[in-house]
Amino acid sequence: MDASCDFCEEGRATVYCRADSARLCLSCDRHVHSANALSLRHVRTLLCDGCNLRPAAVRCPVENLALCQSCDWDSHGNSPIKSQHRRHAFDCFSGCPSAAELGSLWGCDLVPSSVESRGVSTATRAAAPRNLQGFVNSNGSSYGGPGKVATFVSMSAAAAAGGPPLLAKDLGICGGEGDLCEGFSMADIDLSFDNYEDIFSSTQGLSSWSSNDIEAAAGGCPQTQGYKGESAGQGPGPPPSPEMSEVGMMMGAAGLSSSNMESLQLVSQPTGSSLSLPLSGLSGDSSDYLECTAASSMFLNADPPSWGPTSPDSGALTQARNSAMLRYKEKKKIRKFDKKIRYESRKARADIRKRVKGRFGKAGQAYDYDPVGTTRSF
DNA sequence: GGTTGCGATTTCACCACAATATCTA
DNA sequence: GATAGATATTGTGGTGAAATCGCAA
Repeated sequence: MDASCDFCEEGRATVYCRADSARLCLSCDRHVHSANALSLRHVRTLLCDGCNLRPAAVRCPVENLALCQSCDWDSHGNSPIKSQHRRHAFDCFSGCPSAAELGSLWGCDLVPSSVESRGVSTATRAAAPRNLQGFVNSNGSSYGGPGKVATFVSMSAAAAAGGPPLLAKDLGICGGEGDLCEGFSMADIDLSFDNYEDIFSSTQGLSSWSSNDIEAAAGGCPQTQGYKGESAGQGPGPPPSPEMSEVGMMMGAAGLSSSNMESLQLVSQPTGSSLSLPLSGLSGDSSDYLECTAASSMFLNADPPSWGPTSPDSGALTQARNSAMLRYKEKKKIRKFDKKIRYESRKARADIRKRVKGRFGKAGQAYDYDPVGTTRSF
Protein backbone atom coordinates (compact mmCIF):
# COMPACT_ATOMS: atom_id res chain seq x y z
CA MET A 1 0.00 0.00 0.00
CA ASP A 2 1.42 3.37 -0.98
CA ALA A 3 1.71 6.04 1.67
CA SER A 4 0.34 9.46 0.95
CA CYS A 5 2.41 12.58 1.40
CA ASP A 6 2.18 13.97 4.92
CA PHE A 7 2.22 17.50 3.56
CA CYS A 8 -0.20 17.61 0.64
CA GLU A 9 -1.90 14.32 1.57
CA GLU A 10 -2.41 13.70 -2.12
CA GLY A 11 0.84 12.69 -3.72
CA ARG A 12 2.45 9.37 -3.06
CA ALA A 13 5.15 9.68 -0.43
CA THR A 14 8.56 8.88 -1.81
CA VAL A 15 11.02 10.56 0.51
CA TYR A 16 11.38 10.33 4.27
CA CYS A 17 12.65 13.34 6.20
CA ARG A 18 14.11 12.33 9.54
CA ALA A 19 14.12 15.84 10.92
CA ASP A 20 10.43 16.27 10.29
CA SER A 21 9.57 12.60 10.72
CA ALA A 22 7.56 13.14 7.60
CA ARG A 23 6.89 11.20 4.46
CA LEU A 24 6.80 13.49 1.48
CA CYS A 25 6.25 13.37 -2.22
CA LEU A 26 9.14 14.83 -4.17
CA SER A 27 7.17 17.92 -5.00
CA CYS A 28 6.46 18.73 -1.36
CA ASP A 29 9.94 17.67 -0.37
CA ARG A 30 11.36 20.32 -2.59
CA HIS A 31 8.75 22.86 -1.50
CA VAL A 32 9.26 22.23 2.22
CA HIS A 33 13.01 21.95 2.17
CA SER A 34 13.67 24.98 0.05
CA ALA A 35 11.81 27.20 2.52
CA ASN A 36 14.86 28.31 4.46
CA ALA A 37 18.49 27.56 5.15
CA LEU A 38 17.66 25.34 8.11
CA SER A 39 15.20 23.13 6.32
CA LEU A 40 17.70 22.80 3.51
CA ARG A 41 19.89 20.91 5.95
CA HIS A 42 17.28 18.29 6.73
CA VAL A 43 18.57 14.87 5.86
CA ARG A 44 16.28 12.79 3.71
CA THR A 45 16.28 9.39 2.12
CA LEU A 46 13.93 7.17 0.20
CA LEU A 47 10.90 5.67 1.87
CA CYS A 48 10.95 1.93 2.50
CA ASP A 49 9.22 0.00 -0.28
CA GLY A 50 8.22 -2.67 2.16
CA CYS A 51 6.33 -0.85 4.88
CA ASN A 52 6.10 2.64 3.43
CA LEU A 53 6.59 3.87 6.95
CA ARG A 54 10.27 4.03 7.70
CA PRO A 55 13.26 5.46 5.89
CA ALA A 56 15.00 3.03 3.60
CA ALA A 57 18.39 2.00 4.87
CA VAL A 58 19.47 -0.36 2.13
CA ARG A 59 18.82 -1.01 -1.52
CA CYS A 60 18.55 -4.49 -2.93
CA PRO A 61 19.50 -4.11 -6.59
CA VAL A 62 18.38 -7.63 -7.37
CA GLU A 63 14.79 -6.95 -6.39
CA ASN A 64 15.10 -3.25 -7.04
CA LEU A 65 13.73 -2.51 -3.60
CA ALA A 66 14.59 0.13 -1.07
CA LEU A 67 14.11 -1.33 2.39
CA CYS A 68 14.34 -0.27 5.98
CA GLN A 69 16.30 -2.44 8.40
CA SER A 70 13.20 -4.21 9.58
CA CYS A 71 11.85 -5.05 6.14
CA ASP A 72 15.32 -5.94 4.94
CA TRP A 73 15.58 -8.53 7.67
CA ASP A 74 12.09 -9.80 7.04
CA SER A 75 12.75 -10.09 3.34
CA HIS A 76 16.31 -11.34 3.27
CA GLY A 77 16.87 -12.78 6.67
CA ASN A 78 14.47 -15.69 6.26
CA SER A 79 15.41 -16.83 2.78
CA PRO A 80 18.67 -18.62 2.03
CA ILE A 81 18.40 -17.47 -1.59
CA LYS A 82 17.51 -13.88 -0.89
CA SER A 83 20.12 -13.69 1.79
CA GLN A 84 22.69 -13.97 -0.99
CA HIS A 85 21.53 -10.64 -2.39
CA ARG A 86 24.16 -8.03 -1.97
CA ARG A 87 22.52 -4.93 -0.57
CA HIS A 88 23.91 -1.43 -0.55
CA ALA A 89 23.49 1.22 2.08
CA PHE A 90 21.54 4.28 1.06
CA ASP A 91 23.19 7.64 1.24
CA CYS A 92 20.99 10.39 2.57
CA PHE A 93 20.81 13.77 0.96
CA SER A 94 20.05 17.30 1.99
CA GLY A 95 19.34 20.54 0.22
CA CYS A 96 17.67 20.36 -3.18
CA PRO A 97 19.87 18.08 -5.23
CA SER A 98 19.52 17.67 -8.94
CA ALA A 99 18.18 14.48 -10.41
CA ALA A 100 21.68 13.59 -11.48
CA GLU A 101 22.90 13.94 -7.91
CA LEU A 102 20.02 11.86 -6.63
CA GLY A 103 20.73 9.28 -9.24
CA SER A 104 24.34 9.18 -8.24
CA LEU A 105 23.44 8.91 -4.58
CA TRP A 106 21.11 6.03 -5.16
CA GLY A 107 23.25 4.17 -7.64
CA CYS A 108 21.31 5.00 -10.79
CA ASP A 109 22.95 7.74 -12.81
CA LEU A 110 20.43 9.72 -14.77
CA VAL A 111 20.93 10.91 -18.29
CA PRO A 112 18.33 12.82 -20.23
CA SER A 113 16.93 10.98 -23.10
CA SER A 114 17.61 12.88 -26.04
CA VAL A 115 20.53 10.49 -26.00
CA GLU A 116 18.05 8.36 -27.82
CA SER A 117 18.51 10.68 -30.71
CA ARG A 118 22.23 10.21 -30.26
CA GLY A 119 21.92 6.56 -30.88
CA VAL A 120 20.51 4.84 -27.83
CA SER A 121 18.01 2.33 -29.05
CA THR A 122 14.62 1.76 -27.58
CA ALA A 123 15.75 -1.71 -26.68
CA THR A 124 18.67 -0.32 -24.75
CA ARG A 125 16.40 2.10 -23.00
CA ALA A 126 14.11 -0.73 -22.09
CA ALA A 127 17.03 -2.35 -20.33
CA ALA A 128 17.33 0.59 -18.01
CA PRO A 129 16.24 -0.06 -14.44
CA ARG A 130 12.54 0.21 -13.99
CA ASN A 131 12.86 2.94 -11.49
CA LEU A 132 14.25 5.16 -14.19
CA GLN A 133 11.65 4.38 -16.76
CA GLY A 134 9.12 6.51 -14.97
CA PHE A 135 10.44 9.36 -16.98
CA VAL A 136 8.55 7.96 -19.91
CA ASN A 137 4.83 8.24 -19.65
CA SER A 138 2.39 5.52 -20.36
CA ASN A 139 2.08 6.13 -24.06
CA GLY A 140 5.79 6.10 -24.55
CA SER A 141 6.32 9.80 -25.02
CA SER A 142 8.52 11.77 -22.74
CA TYR A 143 7.52 14.50 -20.36
CA GLY A 144 8.24 18.12 -20.78
CA GLY A 145 8.09 20.36 -23.76
CA PRO A 146 10.54 20.61 -26.59
CA GLY A 147 14.04 20.96 -25.27
CA LYS A 148 13.02 19.70 -21.90
CA VAL A 149 13.07 16.06 -22.62
CA ALA A 150 12.92 13.90 -19.58
CA THR A 151 13.26 10.34 -20.60
CA PHE A 152 16.15 8.78 -18.87
CA VAL A 153 18.33 5.84 -19.57
CA SER A 154 21.05 4.33 -17.50
CA MET A 155 24.56 5.63 -17.63
CA SER A 156 25.66 2.32 -18.98
CA ALA A 157 23.27 2.68 -21.88
CA ALA A 158 24.59 6.14 -22.60
CA ALA A 159 28.13 4.85 -22.48
CA ALA A 160 27.18 2.07 -24.80
CA ALA A 161 25.88 4.64 -27.22
CA GLY A 162 29.13 6.50 -27.08
CA GLY A 163 27.41 9.73 -26.27
CA PRO A 164 28.40 12.02 -23.43
CA PRO A 165 25.91 12.67 -20.68
CA LEU A 166 23.73 15.64 -21.39
CA LEU A 167 23.74 18.64 -19.15
CA ALA A 168 20.87 20.94 -18.43
CA LYS A 169 22.23 23.52 -20.78
CA ASP A 170 21.86 20.99 -23.56
CA LEU A 171 18.19 20.97 -22.81
CA GLY A 172 17.87 24.70 -22.69
CA ILE A 173 17.09 24.61 -19.00
CA CYS A 174 20.06 26.27 -17.40
CA GLY A 175 22.16 29.12 -18.53
CA GLY A 176 25.37 27.26 -19.01
CA GLU A 177 28.75 27.35 -17.35
CA GLY A 178 28.66 28.29 -13.72
CA ASP A 179 24.98 27.76 -13.44
CA LEU A 180 23.88 26.51 -10.07
CA CYS A 181 22.18 23.52 -11.53
CA GLU A 182 24.66 21.18 -13.03
CA GLY A 183 22.72 18.42 -14.65
CA PHE A 184 19.46 20.16 -14.13
CA SER A 185 17.30 21.57 -11.42
CA MET A 186 13.85 20.23 -10.87
CA ALA A 187 12.56 23.75 -10.35
CA ASP A 188 13.45 24.67 -13.87
CA ILE A 189 11.64 21.93 -15.64
CA ASP A 190 8.07 21.80 -16.80
CA LEU A 191 7.93 18.35 -15.43
CA SER A 192 5.11 17.07 -13.35
CA PHE A 193 6.49 15.94 -10.04
CA ASP A 194 4.01 13.12 -10.08
CA ASN A 195 5.81 11.90 -13.11
CA TYR A 196 9.16 12.50 -11.54
CA GLU A 197 8.17 10.34 -8.64
CA ASP A 198 7.56 7.57 -11.06
CA ILE A 199 11.32 7.20 -11.08
CA PHE A 200 10.87 5.32 -7.91
CA SER A 201 7.42 3.95 -8.49
CA SER A 202 8.47 0.69 -9.99
CA THR A 203 10.84 -0.27 -7.27
CA GLN A 204 8.19 -2.78 -6.32
CA GLY A 205 8.72 -6.07 -8.02
CA LEU A 206 11.61 -7.59 -9.82
CA SER A 207 13.98 -5.66 -11.98
CA SER A 208 14.87 -6.65 -15.46
CA TRP A 209 18.49 -5.99 -14.67
CA SER A 210 20.84 -8.87 -14.45
CA SER A 211 22.98 -9.23 -11.41
CA ASN A 212 26.04 -8.45 -13.50
CA ASP A 213 24.54 -5.14 -14.51
CA ILE A 214 23.80 -4.41 -10.91
CA GLU A 215 27.26 -5.16 -9.73
CA ALA A 216 28.73 -3.11 -12.53
CA ALA A 217 26.48 -0.20 -11.76
CA ALA A 218 27.19 -0.40 -8.07
CA GLY A 219 30.87 -0.60 -8.68
CA GLY A 220 30.77 2.43 -10.87
CA CYS A 221 29.08 4.53 -8.29
CA PRO A 222 31.43 5.61 -5.52
CA GLN A 223 28.54 6.61 -3.30
CA THR A 224 27.29 3.10 -2.87
CA GLN A 225 29.27 0.44 -1.16
CA GLY A 226 28.68 -2.96 0.22
CA TYR A 227 28.07 -3.23 3.88
CA LYS A 228 31.43 -4.52 4.85
CA GLY A 229 33.26 -1.86 2.95
CA GLU A 230 31.08 0.84 4.39
CA SER A 231 31.45 -0.35 7.91
CA ALA A 232 35.18 -0.40 7.60
CA GLY A 233 35.23 3.01 6.05
CA GLN A 234 33.01 4.82 8.45
CA GLY A 235 35.80 5.97 10.66
CA PRO A 236 35.55 6.78 14.31
CA GLY A 237 32.00 8.07 14.19
CA PRO A 238 29.10 6.40 15.91
CA PRO A 239 27.92 3.14 14.42
CA PRO A 240 24.62 2.86 12.59
CA SER A 241 22.31 2.67 15.52
CA PRO A 242 19.57 0.59 13.90
CA GLU A 243 22.04 -2.13 13.17
CA MET A 244 23.46 -2.07 16.65
CA SER A 245 20.08 -2.04 18.25
CA GLU A 246 19.12 -4.94 16.07
CA VAL A 247 22.02 -6.96 17.38
CA GLY A 248 21.33 -5.80 20.89
CA MET A 249 17.71 -6.78 20.66
CA MET A 250 18.61 -10.14 19.25
CA MET A 251 20.99 -10.72 22.12
CA GLY A 252 18.51 -9.48 24.64
CA ALA A 253 15.70 -11.55 23.22
CA ALA A 254 17.86 -14.62 23.32
CA GLY A 255 18.72 -13.96 26.91
CA LEU A 256 22.29 -13.18 26.07
CA SER A 257 24.35 -10.59 27.77
CA SER A 258 27.96 -9.77 28.24
CA SER A 259 27.73 -10.96 31.78
CA ASN A 260 26.60 -14.48 31.11
CA MET A 261 28.48 -15.38 27.99
CA GLU A 262 31.95 -14.93 26.72
CA SER A 263 31.34 -14.95 23.01
CA LEU A 264 28.64 -14.85 20.44
CA GLN A 265 28.82 -17.45 17.71
CA LEU A 266 27.30 -16.40 14.43
CA VAL A 267 26.84 -19.19 11.94
CA SER A 268 26.28 -18.56 8.26
CA GLN A 269 23.36 -20.62 7.07
CA PRO A 270 24.27 -21.28 3.44
CA THR A 271 27.98 -21.65 3.83
CA GLY A 272 28.32 -22.93 7.33
CA SER A 273 31.04 -20.45 8.02
CA SER A 274 30.99 -18.85 11.39
CA LEU A 275 32.19 -15.81 13.21
CA SER A 276 32.89 -15.81 16.90
CA LEU A 277 32.64 -12.47 18.62
CA PRO A 278 34.33 -12.05 21.98
CA LEU A 279 31.90 -10.41 24.37
CA SER A 280 33.51 -10.81 27.72
CA GLY A 281 35.03 -7.37 27.59
CA LEU A 282 31.94 -5.46 26.58
CA SER A 283 31.75 -2.43 28.70
CA GLY A 284 30.70 0.43 26.52
CA ASP A 285 34.11 1.36 25.24
CA SER A 286 35.04 1.73 21.62
CA SER A 287 35.71 -1.95 21.14
CA ASP A 288 32.02 -2.61 21.54
CA TYR A 289 31.42 -0.61 18.42
CA LEU A 290 33.76 -2.69 16.35
CA GLU A 291 32.29 -5.94 17.47
CA CYS A 292 28.73 -4.84 17.05
CA THR A 293 29.52 -3.46 13.63
CA ALA A 294 31.02 -6.73 12.63
CA ALA A 295 27.99 -8.52 13.90
CA SER A 296 25.62 -6.22 12.08
CA SER A 297 27.54 -6.75 8.91
CA MET A 298 26.99 -10.41 9.30
CA PHE A 299 23.29 -9.90 9.72
CA LEU A 300 22.87 -7.57 6.83
CA ASN A 301 25.42 -8.49 4.26
CA ALA A 302 24.18 -11.82 3.19
CA ASP A 303 24.20 -14.52 5.74
CA PRO A 304 21.70 -14.41 8.52
CA PRO A 305 22.78 -16.20 11.64
CA SER A 306 21.47 -19.60 12.36
CA TRP A 307 20.04 -19.97 15.83
CA GLY A 308 19.88 -23.69 15.50
CA PRO A 309 21.57 -26.12 17.85
CA THR A 310 25.31 -26.37 17.83
CA SER A 311 25.43 -29.56 19.79
CA PRO A 312 23.13 -32.57 20.08
CA ASP A 313 22.22 -31.89 23.71
CA SER A 314 21.16 -28.31 23.22
CA GLY A 315 17.50 -28.95 22.58
CA ALA A 316 16.35 -26.97 25.56
CA LEU A 317 18.58 -24.13 24.61
CA THR A 318 17.19 -24.22 21.09
CA GLN A 319 13.67 -24.09 22.43
CA ALA A 320 14.57 -21.14 24.59
CA ARG A 321 16.14 -19.42 21.64
CA ASN A 322 13.11 -20.03 19.45
CA SER A 323 10.92 -18.68 22.18
CA ALA A 324 13.15 -15.68 22.52
CA MET A 325 13.08 -15.16 18.78
CA LEU A 326 9.30 -15.18 18.82
CA ARG A 327 9.25 -12.62 21.59
CA TYR A 328 11.80 -10.58 19.73
CA LYS A 329 9.75 -10.58 16.56
CA GLU A 330 6.62 -9.64 18.47
CA LYS A 331 8.38 -6.70 20.04
CA LYS A 332 9.95 -5.77 16.75
CA LYS A 333 6.52 -5.45 15.20
CA ILE A 334 5.38 -2.91 17.71
CA ARG A 335 8.58 -0.97 17.95
CA LYS A 336 7.95 2.74 17.73
CA PHE A 337 9.70 4.60 14.95
CA ASP A 338 7.72 7.80 15.16
CA LYS A 339 9.98 9.64 17.56
CA LYS A 340 9.70 13.20 16.40
CA ILE A 341 12.88 15.16 16.02
CA ARG A 342 11.67 18.61 15.18
CA TYR A 343 14.99 20.35 15.29
CA GLU A 344 18.08 18.56 14.10
CA SER A 345 20.23 21.34 15.51
CA ARG A 346 18.95 20.68 19.01
CA LYS A 347 19.44 17.00 18.62
CA ALA A 348 22.98 17.58 17.42
CA ARG A 349 23.67 19.68 20.46
CA ALA A 350 22.07 17.23 22.86
CA ASP A 351 24.16 14.48 21.32
CA ILE A 352 27.39 16.18 22.26
CA ARG A 353 26.46 17.61 25.63
CA LYS A 354 28.22 16.38 28.68
CA ARG A 355 26.07 14.64 31.26
CA VAL A 356 25.94 13.87 34.91
CA LYS A 357 23.99 10.67 35.52
CA GLY A 358 22.17 11.16 32.28
CA ARG A 359 21.24 14.72 33.01
CA PHE A 360 22.71 17.64 31.17
CA GLY A 361 25.52 19.13 33.14
CA LYS A 362 26.47 22.75 33.50
CA ALA A 363 29.30 24.05 31.38
CA GLY A 364 32.54 23.64 33.27
CA GLN A 365 30.94 21.38 35.82
CA ALA A 366 32.35 17.94 36.54
CA TYR A 367 30.68 15.35 34.32
CA ASP A 368 30.60 11.59 34.18
CA TYR A 369 29.82 11.15 30.52
CA ASP A 370 31.05 12.97 27.46
CA PRO A 371 29.36 11.66 24.29
CA VAL A 372 32.11 13.13 22.16
CA GLY A 373 35.17 12.00 23.98
CA THR A 374 33.55 9.25 26.06
CA THR A 375 35.69 10.48 28.91
CA ARG A 376 35.08 11.37 32.49
CA SER A 377 36.17 14.47 34.26
CA PHE A 378 36.84 12.64 37.49
C1' DG B 1 -9.26 -17.59 44.37
C1' DG B 2 -6.72 -13.98 46.82
C1' DT B 3 -2.37 -12.28 48.65
C1' DT B 4 2.44 -11.58 48.85
C1' DG B 5 7.14 -11.31 47.19
C1' DC B 6 10.44 -10.69 43.75
C1' DG B 7 12.68 -10.07 39.40
C1' DA B 8 12.05 -8.19 34.82
C1' DT B 9 10.36 -4.66 32.04
C1' DT B 10 8.50 -0.17 30.96
C1' DT B 11 7.64 4.67 31.77
C1' DC B 12 8.86 9.14 32.90
C1' DA B 13 11.06 13.17 35.17
C1' DC B 14 15.27 15.46 35.45
C1' DC B 15 18.97 18.42 33.90
C1' DA B 16 21.40 22.92 30.88
C1' DC B 17 21.23 25.81 27.37
C1' DA B 18 21.16 26.87 22.30
C1' DA B 19 17.62 27.49 19.16
C1' DT B 20 13.40 29.32 18.25
C1' DA B 21 9.26 32.08 19.01
C1' DT B 22 7.07 36.06 20.68
C1' DC B 23 6.77 40.65 22.23
C1' DT B 24 8.07 45.57 22.44
C1' DA B 25 10.10 49.83 20.92
C1' DG C 1 5.28 47.73 7.41
C1' DA C 2 10.15 46.64 8.50
C1' DT C 3 13.75 46.12 11.72
C1' DA C 4 16.33 45.38 16.02
C1' DG C 5 16.67 44.03 20.55
C1' DA C 6 14.84 41.88 24.70
C1' DT C 7 12.46 38.27 26.77
C1' DA C 8 10.06 33.82 27.04
C1' DT C 9 9.54 29.21 25.57
C1' DT C 10 10.89 24.87 23.53
C1' DG C 11 13.33 20.67 22.74
C1' DT C 12 17.08 17.53 22.99
C1' DG C 13 19.13 12.41 25.21
C1' DG C 14 21.08 9.30 28.99
C1' DT C 15 20.18 7.94 33.48
C1' DG C 16 17.85 6.34 37.46
C1' DA C 17 13.75 6.11 40.18
C1' DA C 18 9.15 4.78 40.13
C1' DA C 19 5.51 2.26 38.19
C1' DT C 20 3.91 -1.75 36.04
C1' DC C 21 3.88 -6.52 34.71
C1' DG C 22 4.35 -11.53 35.11
C1' DC C 23 5.01 -15.42 37.62
C1' DA C 24 5.58 -18.58 41.53
C1' DA C 25 4.76 -19.76 46.24
